[in-house]
Amino acid sequence: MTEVKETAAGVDRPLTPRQRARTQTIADIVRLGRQHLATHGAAALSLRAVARDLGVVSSAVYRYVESRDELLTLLLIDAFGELGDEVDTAVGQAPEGDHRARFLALGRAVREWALREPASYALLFGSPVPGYNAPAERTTGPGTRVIVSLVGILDAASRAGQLSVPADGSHQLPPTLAADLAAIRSEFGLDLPEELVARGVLVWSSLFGAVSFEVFNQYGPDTFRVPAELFDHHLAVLAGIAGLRAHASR
Amino acid sequence: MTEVKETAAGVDRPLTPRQRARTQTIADIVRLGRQHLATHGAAALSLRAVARDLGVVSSAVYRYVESRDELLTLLLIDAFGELGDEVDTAVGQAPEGDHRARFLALGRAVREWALREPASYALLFGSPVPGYNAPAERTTGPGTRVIVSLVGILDAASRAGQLSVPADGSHQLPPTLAADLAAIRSEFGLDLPEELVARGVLVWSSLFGAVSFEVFNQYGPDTFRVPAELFDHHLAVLAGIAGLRAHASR
DNA sequence: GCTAAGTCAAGAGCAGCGCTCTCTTTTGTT
DNA sequence: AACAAAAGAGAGCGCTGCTCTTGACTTAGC
Repeated sequence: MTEVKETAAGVDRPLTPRQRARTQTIADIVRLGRQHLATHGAAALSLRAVARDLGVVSSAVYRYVESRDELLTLLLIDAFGELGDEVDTAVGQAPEGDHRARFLALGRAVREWALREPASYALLFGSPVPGYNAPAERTTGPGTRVIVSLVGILDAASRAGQLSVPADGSHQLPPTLAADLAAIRSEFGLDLPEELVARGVLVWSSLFGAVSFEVFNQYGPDTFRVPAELFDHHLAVLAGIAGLRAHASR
Repeated sequence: MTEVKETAAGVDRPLTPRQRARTQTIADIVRLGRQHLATHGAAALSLRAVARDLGVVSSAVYRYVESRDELLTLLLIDAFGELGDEVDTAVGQAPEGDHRARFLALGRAVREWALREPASYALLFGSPVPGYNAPAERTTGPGTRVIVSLVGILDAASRAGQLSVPADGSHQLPPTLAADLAAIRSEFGLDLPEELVARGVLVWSSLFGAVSFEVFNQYGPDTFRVPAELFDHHLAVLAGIAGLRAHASR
């Protein structure tokens, strides 16, 4: 392995020890950053504190991380990735044909991750950190995994003929909105009718609304003794909104 | 009016000039705080900056406001009050018997206020400010006005016999949740059946989920060209969820 | 009218922050 | 062994929230 560096101008020589050490240090910084995020919140995230925990003087971390904002970006990507992984795993464990179960698994996975990592959740879905603008080219990819997964579930259900546009629901779509929804349909090659794409977006935002209320403590402290029950009820109703009927024949 | 101070040991002598000046200064501090909140965000709210704008040395503001957290509390109460007022006004302008219109007015009022005052909205419904705990005894009152208004609308509709529990929706409620919902029913003397109280809570959190997604820019920048259309569509679906049928005879 | 109590602004100071610059040490490579 | 690149150390700038002391001023009671 050591000799391979002879591939002189080769495209991918396998990392010098320096590069290895550097990568490891950055990973340590992100790990410590996550700890601080969890214990003190995003606004209190301090490069100096991370440096202390790293056993290094404050200015040294600037060799690895350009700025506090850069660290926030790394944490953002890290968190999006973790959420996406957990959602994918949960959805993958549900039976392939049971689209309603897959939707419920997605929702529960989001909630459980959010409750386990409230600081990371707040970073992703709470108030934007003032003065910080996430670089879209690095964050939109990881940031869209949940909605892509959700739309994928609905589309699969639609193709399987198991999605019914609710009876009450044939609201007339205004033209601009219809065009925007049509653009989404074609961009993702969806089978879903536009009305159900719109409902998918509603379900998406409602899901995160419910999670946010719970994570951010908008319900009183003692109003709901078993919040998971309330959340499951919400999920069941939302599944209906999206057109996923309660355990159909299959 | 000026002589009235003669009511010596009376319960409410009409404010000494000192008290008047003090009240005015506190109001000024809140006003400047709101400006800073709007321009720089909650985390960057700085008493020193407020002091500068007030034309006073930094330590002087501590005579009026106990701490930065105290100022946050004042801003919180101020914002809750403003949101509550706007919602009440909007709901009040809709025809008394048209419960669906009242609901739509409530939702639009929330959205419009949130888009107009994104920083205040973030303070109320975004990530909790780390290290800050809102004093419940001062904030729960103003903080519950929207949900109280929403539940009031649904209850009025229910009493008028215009609320129908949706056909698809008779989900069995687990016992603890049912008990919690029953407690809410009796606390507010509601006519609403428990299933519809639960749906009211869902609609509540969904409403704020939709507003948060828009205010916090979770949709891409160009996904929906007329967000109001999407929001109105969401509101229409949510009205259905809550049991408010589309413009029934009334 | 004068004195005592209460009120308030100012300034210095502490510890923490992000970030930059310069200088020294370490480390991998030749 | 010699050298250049990388990394750490330290000082320093301007900012933050907050505390404490000092001095000026306003109000209230005798």
